[in-house]
Order: sequence, then structure tokens, then C-alpha cells
Amino acid sequence: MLKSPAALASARRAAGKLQAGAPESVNDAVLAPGTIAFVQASSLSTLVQKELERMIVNGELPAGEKLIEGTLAERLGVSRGPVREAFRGLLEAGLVRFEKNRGVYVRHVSVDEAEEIYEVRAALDEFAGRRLAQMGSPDAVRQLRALVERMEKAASRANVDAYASANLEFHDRLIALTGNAKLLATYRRLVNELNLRRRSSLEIGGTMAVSIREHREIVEKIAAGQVAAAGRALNEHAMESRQRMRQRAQGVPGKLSTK
Amino acid sequence: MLKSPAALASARRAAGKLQAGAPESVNDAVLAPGTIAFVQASSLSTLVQKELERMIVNGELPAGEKLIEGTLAERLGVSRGPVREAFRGLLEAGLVRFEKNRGVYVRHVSVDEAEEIYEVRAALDEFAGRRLAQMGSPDAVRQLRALVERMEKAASRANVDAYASANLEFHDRLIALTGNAKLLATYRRLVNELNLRRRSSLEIGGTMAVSIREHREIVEKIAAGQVAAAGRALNEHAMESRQRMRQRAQGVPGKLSTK
DNA sequence: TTTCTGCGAATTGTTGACAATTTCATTGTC
DNA sequence: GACAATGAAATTGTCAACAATTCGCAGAAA
Repeated sequence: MLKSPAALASARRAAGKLQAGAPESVNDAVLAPGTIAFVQASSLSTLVQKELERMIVNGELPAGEKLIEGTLAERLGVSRGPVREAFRGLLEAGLVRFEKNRGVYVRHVSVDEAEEIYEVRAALDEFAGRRLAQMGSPDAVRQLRALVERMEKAASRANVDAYASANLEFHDRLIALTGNAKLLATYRRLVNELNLRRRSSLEIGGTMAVSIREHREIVEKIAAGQVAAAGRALNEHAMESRQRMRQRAQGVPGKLSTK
Repeated sequence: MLKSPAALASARRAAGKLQAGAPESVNDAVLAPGTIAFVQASSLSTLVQKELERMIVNGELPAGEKLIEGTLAERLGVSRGPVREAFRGLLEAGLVRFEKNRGVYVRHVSVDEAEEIYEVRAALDEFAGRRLAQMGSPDAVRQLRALVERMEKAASRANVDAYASANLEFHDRLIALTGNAKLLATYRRLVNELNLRRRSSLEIGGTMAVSIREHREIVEKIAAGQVAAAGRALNEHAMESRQRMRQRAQGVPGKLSTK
């Protein structure tokens, strides 16, 4: 279930070279901007944790998968120490489950737990909606409108992936625009855990039209400064997601346990 | 700033003995019930993390304190590995700050960040209040009333510590009574971070009387099933805490940076 | 005095080794 | 054939050692 080669090792070598004063020409893989600074500022553990987190949220490491220290360490080109440290971080982030002497597993998120998460999300969304409507920032409204348009375009092309991506970004941006970093961190943590469930991106089914209308209404209420209404709309929107998730889960019974 | 001896080591020895099949008589320190099972089920890293977390939230390790792997490992009777793993957990929990090659420090929570936390808390409290009022559980109301009484008794004895403790438990219980475990975990994470600030427990000052009235009103609105009113009362209660915190911080300027 | 500059000590980052535990296939028994 | 016992292989838990980096300080230079 793993495929990535020793990508971390190459990034590490590159950073090492630069740090040692070598010129900029690094003929390894091309790194995303900011990557070098990040690698220099982070330890291997952080790198490993980020990489595993990506794999888990992507679904490359599906829920229930056992993570073997030695195997991962070898594939990532590091020793077991950093991998174990990364595991602790993932554990605290709620992405893996731990059994002493038995190993680490990618967590299953039960339907019940997902419902709980949706409820917390609803509370956060409601707060964000009220706050944005109250702030009355034209720029925020502009950004949100642009994202709704992206959703519309994706829907008109029946591009489910693009739609889902725009949808995620809409909500993430909405939270970020409040300017409350702690709120954003809390929100992202919850969404990350939710990602352990919706691995079949067809979750949206035929509800795109309805969903777009809801999003547009949310934005317009924010734009109009209707504090309570914006909050309520966002709360209900999240609770409907919860409902859809549950119905989907009941329709296709399967992984129900937290195990 | 550290004083605890090798307490973990003794707990570990005790568990080891039991696990090895020795009879129950362990003439080491007396352990709290459940401790043995916990030690058996957890790794040293978990133990260390819990211990450090306790010290940080208690204030034994004040904000800004540098945590030295070797020193901590020696005092806790373990090697550096588990300590490093514990650090990763604390980092993800937001309790420590990390600087590559320089060390780990107990985090400072700036006034701005504390304000953000209070705002998120307000959103969660509001949700919990609405949910409880909607559930209409007589037992929940009974428990909350009992806690308000504890606050009253503490106030009448002018016992600030007892009052603060009852206050914390009131809010924790209120969240827990919703039955939403994820909400509770999210809430506790935030409160934990807030604890990095209010280390001078005199935060409450002379506002005990006002505070008690607010709590009583909250409980009565829940008891009466007034969903919206209960939510609003809790939201406002949290936002007032935020306000008090800020005024206190401005009155006594000091540690402002996140550094 | 203040600012550099080395150099030794302290601390962190990473690794490999070893012990303890679990897993799994194999064997033997009923 | 089902099932328990056994032992080797795989995996985890912990530790100690080594390399790299930072820190602290004495002494030189401005």
C-alpha cells in the first residue's frame, strides 16, 4: 500500500547541501517553494509526520491499515526513531490508533463519531458565519463568491472531484476569513478526521444543485450583514451534511466500528 | 523547577511485577485505582507525556520554561527516547513550542491567542447549552445544580481555589453531559491551552457573586428547555470571561509575545 | 567598555543494537 | 478435521552511543 521512495531523504540531502553553503544548483527533484526553509527548520520527525498525514488523508493509507515502523522507516529512508515520534504526533491528531506492543493503525471513524464531528463543525461554522456577517468585509464576500462560482463551474462540467475540492476550500476559507487562527486550527483538525471516512468521493451524489444554492444563500446573508441568519444557514448546512453522511452510511453498511 | 523523583520508574516496576505474575502485594507507593491497568496498557512515552502535561497545566513547569531531554529523562528514570516522543505529543497538543536544534519550551499563550480560544469556546458552549436544553435530561440539570451549589459554598467561604475548581468542573461537566465525546475532547484541548495563562488563580477577583448568578441562570434556562436562551447565556458567559481576561492582561502588562 | 573569535561543554538529532512481546506457521494430539 | 502446543520470525519498546549543532565563556581585538 506504500509506494513513495526515499523522497524524504532526497529533500534532506538537498537542504543539507544548501545549509553547508553549496550553490543553489540542486539537481535532485524540484521542490515546492518554501520547502527548503521548511526542511531546514524541521526535524525528520516533522517531515515524516507530514508525509504520513498526507498519505492518510489522501487515502493512500486506508483506515485500518497497520503502520509498521521498520517498513515505513526503510521506505522513507530514516531510522525508526523519527517514525515513532511521528506516530505520537499522529496519535494526538486523532489520525491513528495505538495498541501497546501490537502496533499503530490508521483509525476508523465510526458513523457515530463522524456525527459528533459534524455537530462540532456546525457550531464552529455558525460562529464563523456570524462573525463574518458582523465584520462586513467586502473582500471576504468577494473571495467567497469566487469560490461559489468555482463550484458552479465544476458542477456544470459534472466534475465531481473539482466540485468537492472547491467545496472544501469554500468552507476552509470561510473559517480562515474570520481571522481567528485557533478557530481555523480546530476546524482543520476536525475536517482531517472526517477525511478518514469519505474516501469514496462520490459522496455528493446528485445534490450538487441544492448544495450550490445553499452556499450562495450563505454568502448573500453574510454580504447583507444578516448576522443571525448567516449563522443559522451555516449551522443547518453542516447539519444537513451530517444527515447525508448518516444516510449514506446506512445505505451502504460496512465499517462501523471504531476498531 | 523540577522536583519529582523517579516516580514513573516505580510505577513501571510495580506494573512489571504484576505482569510477571507476582502476587498483588506491592509495597511501593500506593497507586490510584486504574493506574496499574493504565501503565500496563501504555508505553513509557504515554506516561511521560501525561506527567509532563500535568506539570505544565499545574504550573510546575511555567510558560517559557525550557524542557531539557536529558534532565527530564534522568528525573523520570527513563531514556531520552520516550521523552522525545512525549514532546511530539505535547507539541501537537499545543502545550510546547519547538525550535530545531535549540530545544522545546513550554508555550506562552498571548492575550490575542487567548481571546481566540475564548471565542471558540463560546461557540462550543453555546452549542452545548442548546443541546442540553433540548435534551431535557433531569439528571443533567441535577448535576449542574449541585455544581452551582458547590460554587456557592466555596464563595461563601471565600475559598477562591475551591471556587475556581468548581467553576472549571461545572463547564467541563456541562460539555460532557451533551454526550458528544468529540466536543468534549475539543473543549478540553482548548481549556488546557488556556491554563497556560491563568497561572495566578486570583483571576476571579471580586466577581464571584456575578458569576454565580450567571451560572444559576444558565442552569435554569436549560432546565426550562429554553433552547435559544440557554445557548445565548452560555455564549455571553464565555465572551465575558474573554473580556475579563483581556482587561486583566492590560492592567498587568507582561508576557505578551507568543515567544 | 564593547565587540569579535575560538574552544570546550552541553544539548539535540539520529542511528543501531538488544530485550520483550506478538504473530504465524508447523507440529502433534484428540 | 479441529485444536492446542511449540518455536522461529517479525515487530515493538527501550536504551546507549555517536555525530551535529548550539551555548557559554574566556581572551583578543577594536
